[in-house]
Amino acid sequence: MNDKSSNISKRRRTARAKDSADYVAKRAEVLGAAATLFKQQGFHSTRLVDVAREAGLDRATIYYYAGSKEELLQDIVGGVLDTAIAAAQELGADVTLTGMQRLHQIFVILMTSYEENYPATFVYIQEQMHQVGVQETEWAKAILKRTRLFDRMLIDFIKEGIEEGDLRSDIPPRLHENALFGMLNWTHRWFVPGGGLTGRQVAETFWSIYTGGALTDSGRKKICTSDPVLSVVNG
Amino acid sequence: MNDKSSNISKRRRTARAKDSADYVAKRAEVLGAAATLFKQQGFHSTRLVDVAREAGLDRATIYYYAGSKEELLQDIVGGVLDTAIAAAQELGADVTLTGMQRLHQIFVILMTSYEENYPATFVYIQEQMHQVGVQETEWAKAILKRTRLFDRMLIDFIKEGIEEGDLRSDIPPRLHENALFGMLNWTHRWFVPGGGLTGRQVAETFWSIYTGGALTDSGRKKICTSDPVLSVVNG
DNA sequence: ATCAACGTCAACGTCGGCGTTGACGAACTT
DNA sequence: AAGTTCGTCAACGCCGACGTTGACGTTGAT
Repeated sequence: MNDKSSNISKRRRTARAKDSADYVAKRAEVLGAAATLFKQQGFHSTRLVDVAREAGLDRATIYYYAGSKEELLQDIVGGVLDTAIAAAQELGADVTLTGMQRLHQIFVILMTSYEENYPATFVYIQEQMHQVGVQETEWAKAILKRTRLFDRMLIDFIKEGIEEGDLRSDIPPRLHENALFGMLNWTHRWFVPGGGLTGRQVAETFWSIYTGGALTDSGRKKICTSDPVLSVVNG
Repeated sequence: MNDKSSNISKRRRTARAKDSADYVAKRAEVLGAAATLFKQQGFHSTRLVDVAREAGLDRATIYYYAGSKEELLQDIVGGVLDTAIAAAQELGADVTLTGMQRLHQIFVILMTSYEENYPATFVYIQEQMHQVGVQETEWAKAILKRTRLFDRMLIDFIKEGIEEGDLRSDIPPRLHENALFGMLNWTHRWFVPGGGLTGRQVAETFWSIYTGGALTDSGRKKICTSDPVLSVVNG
């Protein structure tokens, strides 16, 4: 007997190093169970014993697949930003596109990615990973940095839309962004894949509201609110 | 000496019964400190020792003003729904109003109340009080019930707007509501009273986007997305 | 001067949840 | 058949946060 072998973290490391299909699959199952509960009850309210029950395992077995509760969270929300940023960068690099086209594309891409990665992305949104003060870890800082980067890219698209004369200039870019993000990110409270609506449908519907408004033609004649809004309220 | 007098919960009860101005004021201060931290870090992540420090007291002193951490939360978010529901009922009772007028009113009322009750209402939004599974307490059930009631009233206003021909009928009422609520409730992530924009300004801006869209006139000519959206995506 | 009430706080009991240990059967190896 | 690896789990230590205790100055009433 080697003196210090049966240590769970070592067992986990070796298992992870072998990278067998079985192990990876079961690990994904555990992550899935955790993601489901994190989304349902929030990260802090979720007990590891619940995750274990959801996955059909003992709580201790969780540690064979993940080193800590934090690690579960990080692995769940780890990649969600990268795809979004990559997509935005690609759109930004395509010089043939207008700001509005870029904005529309990124909007649809985000919503469909929310759907595909369900519920991982919604956990990311719910847990407010971008908030300072959650933790001062390197990982948290990296997330925050990438979030800011994505924010800046979106704002740039919006500014393009304004400069190109398509988007109303009486609304500050930040409010454009918050309106857009609001409709989109609020989906984490109600959207469920397979619930009658696809992510694509939701995205296109919200985009059409954002661009053209929710009024009918006759409604638009009755209710006219296209004046510069902020100055109206100010004056 | 009476055998069981110096009991903190009794002291609290008698103090609360007396209802002195001092006590009420200090209690409000404690609630305010808690609300600030609950909004910043979330309910579960906030330690009572932090609340105490924020209020400039010892942790034990908190219990002279509130019986538990839960009580703090409940008292913070307790009344936020009632005012909203009362406003909606008042609007619903006024037979001279159209659906759109009701919707506009409630939208502005909600946003300004978010501002006035800051940060209490944002704590309510953030902590997802409406979610089942948070707790099975009577209080939680009551909150859930009132949330549903408010939801139904909003949906009714939207249906009126559709039936009166003002709102687009190609978008299901639920999506109208989610778009509206999305823009509005997402403010809990970025809106800070005194940060350059009033709640009223935000509400009117978002309302104008919701009704008229974010496009300029020239943008509207270039980008036409007012067709029935869902069927387009489906077909 | 005395006493009660008030606001406060150091110190304690308690408990729930995290992460680890060490061992047990099953399956696969040699 | 003996050994090894794999997945699993009963049991433990530990810590941090909640809620309570009991007592201390201070203030105001008698």
